Amino acid sequence: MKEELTIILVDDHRLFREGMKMLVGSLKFIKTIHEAENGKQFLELIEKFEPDIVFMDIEMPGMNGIEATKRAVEKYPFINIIGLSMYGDEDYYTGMINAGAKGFLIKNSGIKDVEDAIKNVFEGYNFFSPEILNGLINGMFKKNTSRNDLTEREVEVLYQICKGLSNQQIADELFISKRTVDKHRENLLIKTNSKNTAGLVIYAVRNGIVDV
Amino acid sequence: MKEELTIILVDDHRLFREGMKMLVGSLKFIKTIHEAENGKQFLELIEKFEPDIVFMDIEMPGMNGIEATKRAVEKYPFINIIGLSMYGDEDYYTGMINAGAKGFLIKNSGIKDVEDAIKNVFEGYNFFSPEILNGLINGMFKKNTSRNDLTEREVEVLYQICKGLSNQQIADELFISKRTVDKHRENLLIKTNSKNTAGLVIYAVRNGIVDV
DNA sequence: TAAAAAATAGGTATAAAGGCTTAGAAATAA
DNA sequence: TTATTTCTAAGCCTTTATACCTATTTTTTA
Repeated sequence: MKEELTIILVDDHRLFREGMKMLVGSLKFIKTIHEAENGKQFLELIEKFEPDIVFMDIEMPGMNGIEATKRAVEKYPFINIIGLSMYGDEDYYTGMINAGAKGFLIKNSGIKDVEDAIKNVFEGYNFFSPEILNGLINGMFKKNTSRNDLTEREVEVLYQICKGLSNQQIADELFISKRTVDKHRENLLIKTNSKNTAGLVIYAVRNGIVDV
Repeated sequence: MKEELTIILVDDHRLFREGMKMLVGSLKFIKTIHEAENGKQFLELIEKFEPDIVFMDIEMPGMNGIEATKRAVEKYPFINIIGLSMYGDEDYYTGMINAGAKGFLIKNSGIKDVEDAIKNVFEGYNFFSPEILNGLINGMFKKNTSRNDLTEREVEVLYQICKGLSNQQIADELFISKRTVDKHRENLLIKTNSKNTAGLVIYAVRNGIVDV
């Protein structure tokens, strides 16, 4: 490993970013590390910095990591994205892998795993935290039913719902009609197979649309 | 600031701990940083290392940060604990302050805030992320009713709410009148300081009343 | 460019939740 | 035993959510 790699780190928590930046920066083969605090910001940085490796958190307000990965891979098929998540939850990393991520680390990993992940992924292999490999193999035998994902706007609305806002308040927040929010909410209930607000919030928590 | 401080960092995510360790370690007046990955482990380290400052995450499996802080302060009244959390959520930091924490940082903070927090708290002052000060002041003018924890029945009702049941369905489930469930729900909103169902569910998730 | 999907928004309902008040019975604590 | 808390329940009223319609504009995809 003689290369000097450029990294982009996407996470909404500055303290985590700064810590991770120092941690990754301590590896000898890293040249520069750029930061983005959400999916949208990240997408704007790709062209500018041409990263060798991207670390992508999943739970982020606005555009989450899965969505951001999908869009990035679509435009830059050879981009090397490594997912990051608090949980070993199955939906999380299968979502990231389907979106085109080359690796996945749980945030309980150590610097050694980070180093291995970078090296492997940069050399064209995959890398997954040992803790989640089991779940991956199990997942292969389960349903392949592509669970409807939510649209960008729906995720946005759901996020506001979790904050405890009413439809009218959400409408004001997003500068759209209350009736549009009503409609999004209706579609959310259908897509998430929920009966009411409680179900929506649980779904949001499970799918990393809100942090808890 | 000439002192050489000893820090204990309590967080269940190794990657965050390692990053934070490097970040805090980069400050000149820090001597050593010890780590604990949960409340229980932390309590065992206090006597051994006599920390000048403790950074304490709130969300942790097993014993959470609030409980760990309570116990630590009970035994070592002069211990300097700074809470850490993903959210600017009011319940969180009021919980930590009531438990005896001297400061609170949201994880969206930068190294400068961390430095300020350490200095202030070590010198006997309090330190709170600017983002949460507002909430704190508002909270002072609100009810001072030391928010009771929920009764057994209330927890039961809340659990059913999270399952997506309506008040009528919950009433049938628990063999009581719908109006009684209405009342419990009303009390739940007040006690958890929520505005609606979404807030109740988030509260339930945060307090381990439902698994997610 | 045509087709599909997503975002927008209104009509018209009913169901459910939320807010404020009172109050008795049962369990628990001082 | 008395006092307090909890559980129970209801009235009354307002707001919000849910359900099922239709439908236009914009964006994305094939």
